[in-house]
Amino acid sequence: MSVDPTADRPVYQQVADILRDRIRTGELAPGQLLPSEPHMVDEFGVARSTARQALAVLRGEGLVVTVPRRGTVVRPRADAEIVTLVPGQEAEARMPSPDERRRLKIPEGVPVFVVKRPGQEPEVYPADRTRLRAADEQ
Amino acid sequence: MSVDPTADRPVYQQVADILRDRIRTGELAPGQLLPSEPHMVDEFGVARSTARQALAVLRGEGLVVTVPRRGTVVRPRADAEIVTLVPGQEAEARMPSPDERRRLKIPEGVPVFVVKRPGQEPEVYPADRTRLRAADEQ
DNA sequence: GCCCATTTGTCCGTATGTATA
DNA sequence: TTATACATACGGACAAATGGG
Repeated sequence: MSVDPTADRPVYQQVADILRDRIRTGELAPGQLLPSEPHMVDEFGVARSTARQALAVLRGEGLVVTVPRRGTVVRPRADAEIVTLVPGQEAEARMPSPDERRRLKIPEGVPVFVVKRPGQEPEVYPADRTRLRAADEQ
Repeated sequence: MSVDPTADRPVYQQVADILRDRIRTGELAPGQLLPSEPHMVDEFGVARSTARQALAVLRGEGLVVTVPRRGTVVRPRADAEIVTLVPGQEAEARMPSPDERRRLKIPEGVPVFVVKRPGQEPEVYPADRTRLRAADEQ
């Protein structure tokens, strides 16, 4: 459960692995605060920059959200609204632009759906609050 | 076209903005190498760690891919295979786990589609090579 | 095959700013 | 006011692998 600086795997990845595992097992539940950066410095014996690097990995995976001066919490699951895809319509997924992230309040590590409807502007939906569903047959 | 350390916007974001713009305008085309980190140190007058932070932003957006000892290139667009969603089926999008990234060779900043088919394991598709399409009516 | 310059990866330390409790 | 915690930015150092000559 600790970190080995001589191991092949980078230390920041080892730290990320440990935290990811605590999330996966539920030891760290959604909404719960992860250890603070200074605490991780003590607990794992790494530099603060290394601890931050580990958190950046988890943010990129969409597992956690960091709030300045508060801490880093396990990302809570939002209720997903269902967007219906009518026959023939297509959707893609990608990371949002900085502008989209601001407008739609999308945290790091959360993609968007882009739904293309003929003759209209594509519609963008945050994937943490949206599921796609193909329309039922009549 | 340059960086202002006294501005409100963080320097690494300013650098990311400049590079993002060069990509958007086509000045940096898909497949093309971005300036190396040491080059950015010279060009923008920032520390290497700051240049790296800017590149990390762009990787997180899925705009660029960094290859160790090669450099960072504008992510080339892959041909997208179409996955059909039959009526009633649902799909979500999220960032891949480290394991999925290895298995499916997914670069940073690229999400996956997860298609839920009743009575089967969910199927995972890299979103840079996949589009979803609702099945046509008969 | 060998050397060397280039380039990214990792890890550390320090410092300052700023908002919160 | 003080302590806490994250954000930003700088700097240095070494490792490792690639590619050119």
